[in-house]
Amino acid sequence: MGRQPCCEKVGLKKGPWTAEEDKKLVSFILTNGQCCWRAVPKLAGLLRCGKSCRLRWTNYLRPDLKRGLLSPHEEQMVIDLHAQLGNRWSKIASHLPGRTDNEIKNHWNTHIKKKLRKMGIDPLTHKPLSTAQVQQEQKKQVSKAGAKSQQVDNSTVTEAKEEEKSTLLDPMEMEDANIDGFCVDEVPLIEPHEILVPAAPSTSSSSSSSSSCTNSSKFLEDLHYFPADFEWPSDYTTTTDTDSNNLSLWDIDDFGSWDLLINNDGQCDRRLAFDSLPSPLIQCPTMGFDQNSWTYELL
DNA sequence: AATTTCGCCAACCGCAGAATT
DNA sequence: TAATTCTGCGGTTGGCGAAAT
Repeated sequence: MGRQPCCEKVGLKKGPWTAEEDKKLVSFILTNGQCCWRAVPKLAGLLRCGKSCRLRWTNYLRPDLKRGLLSPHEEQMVIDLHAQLGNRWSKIASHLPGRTDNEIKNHWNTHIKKKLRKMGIDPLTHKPLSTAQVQQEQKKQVSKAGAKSQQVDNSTVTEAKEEEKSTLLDPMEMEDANIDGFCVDEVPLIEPHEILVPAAPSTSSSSSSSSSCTNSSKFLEDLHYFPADFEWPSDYTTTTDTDSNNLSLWDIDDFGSWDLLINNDGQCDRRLAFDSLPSPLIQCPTMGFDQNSWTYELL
């Protein structure tokens, strides 16, 4: 005898989540806690399978998630951890509070891998690329550059090659290069202490919001900030994963009702409203809330 | 202005191990 | 102990927006 089937496979919705679905899921979990995912969609009134709900919550809706690009420091951590752990994204993510394995995996595949290769480092082994690999990489870069400009003459190609060579570093220099070479042009240079719980209400001017967003994701970026005088009591440690600083918001079983405000057009308002809130929600000293983070307003 | 290509990322898929009956 | 489901994980892909043509 086993368990019940996790969900009905027929008639379930797939694809991007709507604001309304997000609202239902968030409301349900914050009211009832995170328990049996199989039961969640049914109880929350969602036509999704439990797995889909879990993924949506884990990767996107969890209030403790940071949003926006990884900081240079976080990138460096990812690189270091990847060198030790390989593609064990969940383990890597456990060292980066507020980041999900999916997010780190995506960032690795889209940004870090390219940069490592460009620097002559094999992203798989974290060792310098072989001469053949380096040449292949240079060839790629040059052909890419050539494609961009149809009028490239030989001298330009040579220059491009020289430029590529100049980016390839001596292994002894790699450590410094990793720090200086990553994402400085792509991420806001914000130290963790600078992004903790800003006080000013957010306007939707998220300058670093470069990613494509679904409708439902857009409103999350625009949620308000914690109040300036909001403090996290030191006795409110909800971490259950001793290997990380992961937050366990759902350990709190006395949540009041949270509501995402839906306007008449069915769009989600910029506020996440909740009443009878248990005062300390999250406590994590390394946690930061930047403009792309979930933010909250006490009512 | 219209079309094509590229880059990014949210979400899905399938597997493995843990948990439950 | 076996059968079955649940959960977590890593790999992959589809769709969207931006950039290039």
